[in-house]
Amino acid sequence: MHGGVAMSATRLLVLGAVRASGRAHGYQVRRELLSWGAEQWASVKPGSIYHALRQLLKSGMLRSAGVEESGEGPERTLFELTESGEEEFVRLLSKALSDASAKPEFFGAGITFLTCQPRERAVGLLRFRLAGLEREQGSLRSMLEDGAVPAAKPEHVWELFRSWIVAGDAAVSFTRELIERLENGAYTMAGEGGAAFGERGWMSSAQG
Amino acid sequence: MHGGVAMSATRLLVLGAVRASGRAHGYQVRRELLSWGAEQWASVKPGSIYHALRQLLKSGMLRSAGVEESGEGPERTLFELTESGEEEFVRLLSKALSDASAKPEFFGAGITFLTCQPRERAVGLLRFRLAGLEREQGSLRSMLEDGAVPAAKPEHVWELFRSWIVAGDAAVSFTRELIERLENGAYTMAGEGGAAFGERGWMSSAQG
DNA sequence: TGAGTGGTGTTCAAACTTGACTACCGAGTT
DNA sequence: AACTCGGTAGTCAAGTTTGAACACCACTCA
Repeated sequence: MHGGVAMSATRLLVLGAVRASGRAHGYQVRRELLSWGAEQWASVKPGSIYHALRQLLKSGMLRSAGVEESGEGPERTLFELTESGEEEFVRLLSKALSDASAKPEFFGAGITFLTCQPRERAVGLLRFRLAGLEREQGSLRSMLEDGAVPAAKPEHVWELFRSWIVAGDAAVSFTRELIERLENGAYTMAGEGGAAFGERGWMSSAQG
Repeated sequence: MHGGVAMSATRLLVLGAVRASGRAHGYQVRRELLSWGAEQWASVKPGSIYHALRQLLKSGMLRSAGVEESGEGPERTLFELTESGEEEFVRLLSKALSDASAKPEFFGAGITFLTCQPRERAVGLLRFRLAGLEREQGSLRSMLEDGAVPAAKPEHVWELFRSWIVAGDAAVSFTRELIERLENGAYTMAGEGGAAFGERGWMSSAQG
């Protein structure tokens, strides 16, 4: 129980960005997330990023690795993953991809790092998620049919249920299709020769 | 600018629950939200409810209206809406139903209080939302076609875009259909004779 | 009788998010 | 030369959420 139980999108994104860079300071992480579009779909604000970094440092997921060489402006502290940081990353990534009730941003973060793991594992996690989603959809549908909303006072709250069902169906088919694509060999996953996006040191090898 | 700019689902739900009750203490609000299923789809925890009450009190949206008569246990402070509370409720409700980029829980809270306003107004707000959703969908689609993700590093992040598009389509058709149902006279809205769910004093008239 | 269980009603600390703000630097421009 | 503008890098206070804990009561059930 030493620390990381929180499952927020920010945590995963920040951890993953540091991991992909190998070693990074706050602003680098921020730019990285920006370039992935993460500031739009999750809405990760600068403040949250710096907070997450301090937090991850404090709980031993990150260690500080000196300050940047070039220039002498404000302290640009560099961070890198520790071993428990790596474990936490794997834990969060698994949760994000497998938990049917995870929030969309968290799932989104999971997808971002989809290729940081072996293909088999990714498919397994997504299958788990699919099963969960289908279970949820089933129970929503049977509620609608039985007319058994918990203490169904307001008639029009059915609307809400209908909307969850529609959204859920979309999630199910999306997950199903993604699994299929992965099984047909889409994308370069971790350990498949090519440089998989987000892998450790990906920034250094694939980019400048 | 006096106070309420935050647009959280909790705020709207708590305000609406007090409004519907006419006068309520924390636990009543909590039970009310529970009975609407709000603790599931939004995930409103007790702590947040009490916090929201204190906050709304502090900023003048609620006033305290004595303590409950029966029993003498802990202080069961009663709250009721002030005029600016009423304004805030309308403001939040409008935002929740009209803003295309509102979070799902916030929209859900809006739907819960859908019938607290005249039919025309509800339809207008939802139409506005529909337009926003369609605009968003359009720009997402053109991004996919142009291949112009902001700085499209990771190939598989397209997956994410695909998933937003699918979810967005679902939201569009849901909103469209809801508007249609409303135009065909579904549900009893505020000011239409029958007791509309969630209206002021609804708890006292429609329930015990 | 006393041991647990479940509901009522609330508080609290710790974590997290948010938006605004600071401060510096270099490029252009008026 | 002074001025603005945008990018870099980060802090801060205020608000919000979360999970757990507290305290008290009524009930059962052995």
